[in-house]
Amino acid sequence: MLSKKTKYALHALTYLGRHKDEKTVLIQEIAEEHGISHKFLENILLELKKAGMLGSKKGKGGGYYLIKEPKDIPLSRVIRLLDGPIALLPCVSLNYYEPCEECKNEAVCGINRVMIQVRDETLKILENKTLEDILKEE
Amino acid sequence: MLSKKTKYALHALTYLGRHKDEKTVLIQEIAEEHGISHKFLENILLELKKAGMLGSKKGKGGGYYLIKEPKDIPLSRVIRLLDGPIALLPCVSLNYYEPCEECKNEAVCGINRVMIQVRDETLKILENKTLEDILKEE
DNA sequence: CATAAACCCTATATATTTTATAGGGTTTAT
DNA sequence: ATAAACCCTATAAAATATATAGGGTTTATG
Repeated sequence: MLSKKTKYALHALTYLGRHKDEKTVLIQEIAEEHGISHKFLENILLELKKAGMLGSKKGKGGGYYLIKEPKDIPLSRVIRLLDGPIALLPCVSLNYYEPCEECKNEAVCGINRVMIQVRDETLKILENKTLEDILKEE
Repeated sequence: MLSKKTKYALHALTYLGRHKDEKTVLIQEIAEEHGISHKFLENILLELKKAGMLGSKKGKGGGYYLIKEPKDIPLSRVIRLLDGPIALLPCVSLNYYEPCEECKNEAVCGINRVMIQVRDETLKILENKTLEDILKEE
């Protein structure tokens, strides 16, 4: 399951997507809309900004805005950023690889092999679904 | 990512699959093979047994054994049993449904819609990969 | 140029979940 | 009778996720 961080990020991104015509949107506005703690959401928006998905404007009248087209923000990107690996095991993660402690020999591990297949097929799904798909469904 | 419980369960199941010709296999044997705590693994095997995937024989000379054909044990089953929902959000889970707290109206939520699609496609993968696939890759 | 609004940053506290341990109970081959 | 092995429940420890706190910096505006 996705963490609340990722869920909140998706809500924030879709909110910003719906308000693309406005120059900026306040953290507070998004937080109130979804009953999220202002400060918690702030941390999340900062991460999204550092990752290049959002822009922001400081000072009075400032706020956040989408810096990319919704079609260019795949779910895989958001999930990886806030939740970490999409793979089901560390030993098959492309972005967060680690060997599995209990595995004697990864080179001959059937679980490893199958999980690589699962990972590849899962990635196809999550790379193809984008923020635009969410907005279109509303 | 899968929990250690699920990982250990997969290791235990494949171990039992590889030793199908023997009548029973000891917990201790599987635990040592993968460096898993005996007692922790015991809890997992019990869950698998209650779920009808394993059989056991009590008393001296007893142990565990596979009660189903490896091809009839899909990954989805093992994951759901030990890790819970496969869906990315509670509001789209088939087996563990709960409404999302921060969602005002599920009926018009684009995130919900897209996550249903993701769930269905993910399920196709995990229902089709079975213990047999893991054993074949070894 | 003072001020208030708003983002920026880091550290810490709380809650929840996962992982592991403990200790005995029950069954059964020998 | 006995020892080996599964069965069951409760609790402890560790890790992670969630939330809070407190101040710093930037900037539109009057």
